Amino acid sequence: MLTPARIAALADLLRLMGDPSRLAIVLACLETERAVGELAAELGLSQSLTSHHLRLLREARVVRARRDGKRVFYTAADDHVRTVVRNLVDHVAEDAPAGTGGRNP
Amino acid sequence: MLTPARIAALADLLRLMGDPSRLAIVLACLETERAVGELAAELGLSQSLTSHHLRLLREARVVRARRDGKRVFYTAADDHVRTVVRNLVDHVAEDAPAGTGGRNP
DNA sequence: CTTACATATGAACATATGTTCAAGTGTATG
DNA sequence: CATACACTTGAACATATGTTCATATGTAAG
Repeated sequence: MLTPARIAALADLLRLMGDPSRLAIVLACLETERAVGELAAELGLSQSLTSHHLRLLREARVVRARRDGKRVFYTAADDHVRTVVRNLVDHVAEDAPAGTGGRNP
Repeated sequence: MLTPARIAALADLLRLMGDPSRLAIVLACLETERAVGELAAELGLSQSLTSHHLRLLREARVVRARRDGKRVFYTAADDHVRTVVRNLVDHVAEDAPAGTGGRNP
């Protein structure tokens, strides 16, 4: 079994990635390093918003920052994060959307 | 790559499990069937709240309901859900909490 | 030192979300 | 039929969360 604290921690992580913009950011940073402006442009988000999201992801150690000149590059924090996210994507991209909708008798 | 719709769907799922109460419910229903009252008692939630959460989980097809007499039993909807959640738990329960806290230079 | 670029930060705001309370539906049993 | 039990549902509310706008910080170049 999982201690309540662990459950809370896991929930925090899931909620963090439970935002479309943030999840898109994480996915974009999974394999390659990405500059903030690059991310913003590619995902159609304001630079400010992108930075805000990156801060949250950084604080949760989902993502890691590296400065090069004026720009700051972000990537998945470690292989652990990469593995978890890949697993998630693989398994959920397979079948039914499992998103919202559908009701049981 | 992942289409924006897929990303949104995955985000929905993650946000859904990003609540401690809800995540606890899912975990409790992973292996065994659980009645609503049982869940509420075990997790220290009101029956109403438990039911509300179960409705959301049910609508997202994370969980499946079966009625037996007065009681209604819930379980993980399918092996797919079970696999994803187990993977999640295994990988995140391992090392650092990765929850909230920590700041980068 | 000033200008320009890249990112970060804070306040403000609208909306979404979790929770509770009260009342409704369904089911067995006297 | 009435009572009790198990669960569901809807309204109401407080709080959290995503987003924007304006402003600050850091960095390179003229």
